[in-house]
Amino acid sequence: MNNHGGRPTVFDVARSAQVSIATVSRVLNGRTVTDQTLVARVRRAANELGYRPNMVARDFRHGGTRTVGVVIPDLANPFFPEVVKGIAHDVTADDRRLLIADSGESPDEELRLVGELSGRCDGIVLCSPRMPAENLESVARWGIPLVCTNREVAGLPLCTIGIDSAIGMVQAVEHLAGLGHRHIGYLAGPPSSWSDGERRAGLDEAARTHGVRASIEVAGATSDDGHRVLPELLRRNVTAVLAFNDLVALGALARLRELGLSVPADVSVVGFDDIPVAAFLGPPLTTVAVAKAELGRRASEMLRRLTAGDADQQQERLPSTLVVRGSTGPAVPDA
Amino acid sequence: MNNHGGRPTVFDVARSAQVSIATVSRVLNGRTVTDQTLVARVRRAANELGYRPNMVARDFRHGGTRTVGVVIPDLANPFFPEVVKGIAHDVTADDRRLLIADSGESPDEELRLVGELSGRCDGIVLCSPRMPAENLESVARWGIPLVCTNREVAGLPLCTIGIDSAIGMVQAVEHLAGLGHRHIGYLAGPPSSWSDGERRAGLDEAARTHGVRASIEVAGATSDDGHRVLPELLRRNVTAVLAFNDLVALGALARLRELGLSVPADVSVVGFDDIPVAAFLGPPLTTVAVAKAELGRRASEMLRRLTAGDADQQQERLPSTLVVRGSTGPAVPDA
DNA sequence: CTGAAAGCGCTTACAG
DNA sequence: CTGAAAGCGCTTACAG
Repeated sequence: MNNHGGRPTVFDVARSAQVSIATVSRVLNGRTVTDQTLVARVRRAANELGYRPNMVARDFRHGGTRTVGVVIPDLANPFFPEVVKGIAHDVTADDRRLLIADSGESPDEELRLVGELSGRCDGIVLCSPRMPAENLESVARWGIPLVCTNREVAGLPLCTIGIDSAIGMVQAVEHLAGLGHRHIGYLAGPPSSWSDGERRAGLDEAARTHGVRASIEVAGATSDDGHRVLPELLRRNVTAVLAFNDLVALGALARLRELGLSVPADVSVVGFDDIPVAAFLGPPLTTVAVAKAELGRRASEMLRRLTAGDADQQQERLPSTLVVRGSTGPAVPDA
Repeated sequence: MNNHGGRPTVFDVARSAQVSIATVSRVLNGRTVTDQTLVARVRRAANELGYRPNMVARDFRHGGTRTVGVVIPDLANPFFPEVVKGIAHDVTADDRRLLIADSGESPDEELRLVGELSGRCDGIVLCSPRMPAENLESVARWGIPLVCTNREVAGLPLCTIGIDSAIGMVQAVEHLAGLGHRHIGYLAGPPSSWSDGERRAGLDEAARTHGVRASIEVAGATSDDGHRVLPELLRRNVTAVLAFNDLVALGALARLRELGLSVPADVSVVGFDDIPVAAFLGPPLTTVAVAKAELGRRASEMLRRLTAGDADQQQERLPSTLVVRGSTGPAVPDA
């Protein structure tokens, strides 16, 4: 005896409808059953008993779950829900479902979650993974279809879809240099973030190209981080601040306000990601936009191809583009 | 033949380790196996083969999934990730996992998702459901442990944990009345939202108590809604605006700025929820705070009790409290 | 076209 | 203490 909870099974329906369990299964799955009286009897019995198929048994039988797992560092960062929406759109269009897990920016938890999900999903989208390369490598060896967003590891044959941060970074620096800024500060993200590395590299190069100075202070991924670290940058006399993401930029904006500095009159601020609130801030945030939902959609597509077996690992990149709003303006003559 | 993907099973491990599948299972689940050479052999074989247990089969055998499903209206509203974090905290502490689904504010999709999840989870937390009462009633009859947040249906024996919006609403009106505001506008939420009904009722009563006028315009749940509808309220000459939630308030703030009105000098604005960005806005948003993570935690606790069978349906309420920040100030003499 | 039976991968009483 | 066997609920070849 198992049947925990005493839920009715195909067997109960079959007995009640006076047919075989095979017929029950066929009727309930829309398979070919000619005799309409049988169909009617089965439906009636199922309804009367309040039969609901045991999906776990069904998945087990099918040998697949039609479920995609998604691991993200922080659900509270509005960037990720947008990516998830993109994934969800593609996944549900295909009559599959999504299992979302939040690692809380912890690399260990991230690894644990992937392990957990891998047994219950047919594929996994690992968003902006923070885990070290060697862990990523062993996960890749588990053999479960896996796509990473915002992370590439040199020499690791992994399906990835990332943002080309450099493009947007170059545009941002160009924009600021054009406004007369000669010293730009960067509020860097979490050290384990691949995107942050990309952005630093993009900044270095763009700064060199335009002959501007770039100062870096490590902040993190949250508004608190931006709020906390901004003064360090000010101490270095920057006239413009680039932030790892919009949340960090938001924290920086708040701190500037508290310090009595006005944006963009005294200091210019540029974010990254273009999260939904960015356009509604005062001033509206100039930021480097990335196609978040598109990123998710593409990741899901890659996963589909991977699961279908007709794709080798590949690395894609989506461009990023500067969106100029109100938080950037001419540099003050001497700051 | 099934074994899609040719993954190794207990059977393969058993053969390789020269033991029975029962022993494999026992070793891998930390059950009593005395002979340490057997243990070693099994572990080695499992490692060599790269054996990973089929979790679906395990769940199937156990007759339970140790998974909690969560359905939310919109992952992009920062309110919900906070609630989810509260649920996740309680759920993962108990070695269970979370399956999150987003209904996109669609009542139909919501019903579909609950149906989908109910077959794959041991319990469901239905956050701020928008579906009509009759659907909620039939879902309740499915027999799966179910807890609703932010929704009570008169006469329906449902486990619910809600926010007592009235408390915060009264405090907000009191606060505004104390600042001299005599005409308050309310940017209402989605018509299907129970919380919105509660807030309207709280507003009505508080307005009567303090002898202030209250005007209502239906907005929605997003910043765009607030941005779009705000002018209607202004046309009615309100001096203060209450918003259904912080996102709506954010949209209203942006629109006010565009109209050249300053907050709180010209108009006061109060939000609801106290989402993480609220404190970082310019001006920082005065808002009615609710314990979002606590709401999630309590929902998960109720679900646990429900699953354990030692609880009848019950309705809990969490208080809400006004947090005064910079977006509210004295009423202008004539607005 | 429908029914009887096998089997998905695992765990756990039940024997030995 | 370990192994052989049953069985979780379902679907799908295989017979009839």
